[in-house]
Amino acid sequence: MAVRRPDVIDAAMTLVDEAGLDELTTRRLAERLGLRVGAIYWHVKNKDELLAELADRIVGEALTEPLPDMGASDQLAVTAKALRRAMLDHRDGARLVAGYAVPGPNSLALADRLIGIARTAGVPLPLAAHACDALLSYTTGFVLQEQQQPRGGAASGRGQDLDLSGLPHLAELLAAGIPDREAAFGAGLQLITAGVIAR
Amino acid sequence: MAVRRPDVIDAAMTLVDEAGLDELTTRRLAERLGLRVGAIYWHVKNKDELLAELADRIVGEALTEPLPDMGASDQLAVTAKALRRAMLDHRDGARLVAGYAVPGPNSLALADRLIGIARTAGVPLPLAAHACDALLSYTTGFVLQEQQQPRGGAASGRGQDLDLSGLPHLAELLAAGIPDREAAFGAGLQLITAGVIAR
DNA sequence: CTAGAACTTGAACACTGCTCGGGTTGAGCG
DNA sequence: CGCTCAACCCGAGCAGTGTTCAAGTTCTAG
Repeated sequence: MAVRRPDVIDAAMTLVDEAGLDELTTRRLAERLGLRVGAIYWHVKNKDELLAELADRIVGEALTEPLPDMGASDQLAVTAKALRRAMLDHRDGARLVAGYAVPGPNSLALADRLIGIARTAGVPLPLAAHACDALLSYTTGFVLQEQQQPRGGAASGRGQDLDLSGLPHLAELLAAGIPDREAAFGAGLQLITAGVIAR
Repeated sequence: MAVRRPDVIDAAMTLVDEAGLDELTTRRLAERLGLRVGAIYWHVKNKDELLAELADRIVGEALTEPLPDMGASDQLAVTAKALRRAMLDHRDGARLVAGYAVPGPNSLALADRLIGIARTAGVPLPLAAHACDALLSYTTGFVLQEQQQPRGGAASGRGQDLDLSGLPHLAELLAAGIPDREAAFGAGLQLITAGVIAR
């Protein structure tokens, strides 16, 4: 009946999913487990250690999807999309991955997979490494912005009152309708993957 | 002799530069200004508002650099590099921009500039918007990872004890020497900008 | 000179991550 | 059975966080 380490990080994960990263507090976590605060620190050294575990678990979910038998360019796109999916599947997933992914085993495995795909397509190692870097930076950066909810900062208004004077292209873009995130991600992805294989 | 709003955010900026974002606390900020904590909240509504101001100021520094008279692909690369420079010039700059840039005026201006460059090169608006998105996501994602210092999490060791079993490409990459960040950023950038203009 | 705005104080409130000495349980063993 | 040792937990507290607010002071414009 005692609580064990996996239970703690499970509870932390669902707490983040339900209420967001900012609501994950040691006391709330303890309460959900029927414990007091101090007990948490028997199972886990730090809160940072906990968060690193959560981040690596999310990355791990991106590794489950098997690779289709396509060209390298498509394989790269598929794994990047899997990473985006995994992050979107958890509230503040990108913030977790971007902020606390001290290279855990799954992060390393994902990087290795990406480099491997590029290399089997004939891309030399240094460029393959750069491509991997670019894909990961792009993907986490994209989802980070995607999951960002208004934090009640300066522009606390509902975003309606944007001052678009002197910004002709943004104004035109807004008038033409903002493209959906799914397509935007895929488009940017294609730019990178196509560029890699073209060498 | 009285302290005014710009003084507060100036002091906050230098405090972040010197000690990092985590050390920016309302009390430390007040102490540096010769005030008590409560006085801060006369000049600034929130800490979030303060951080948003800092973030937009950093983005603003990327806008000062004038555009050279080159091809569109190079102009895109130059502004992306300027954004990276601006973020690197401040400790935790990327974390600030990525986390608190509720679209401030400078962020909007930067986006407009990027889209404008692409459009004058003949790129249609939707693709230009996607390219802008990709460039910004990539750049902030890249610098975010670049500025990330070890947070003492799970892998508290000096990174020496990485388990590279089953990760052949990473092992080979490590043996071949890690490429410097400058080149890596430029390489990824070229992938994107070249892809945009190629359409 | 005076009214009001600009600015500051001091004291609190509710919350955070974290520590630690001292309990309790439970399984394995002689 | 009695014992030990580890796993596991409590209670209380520490130092620090962002934020509020009534009450004071200083400055400036009319």
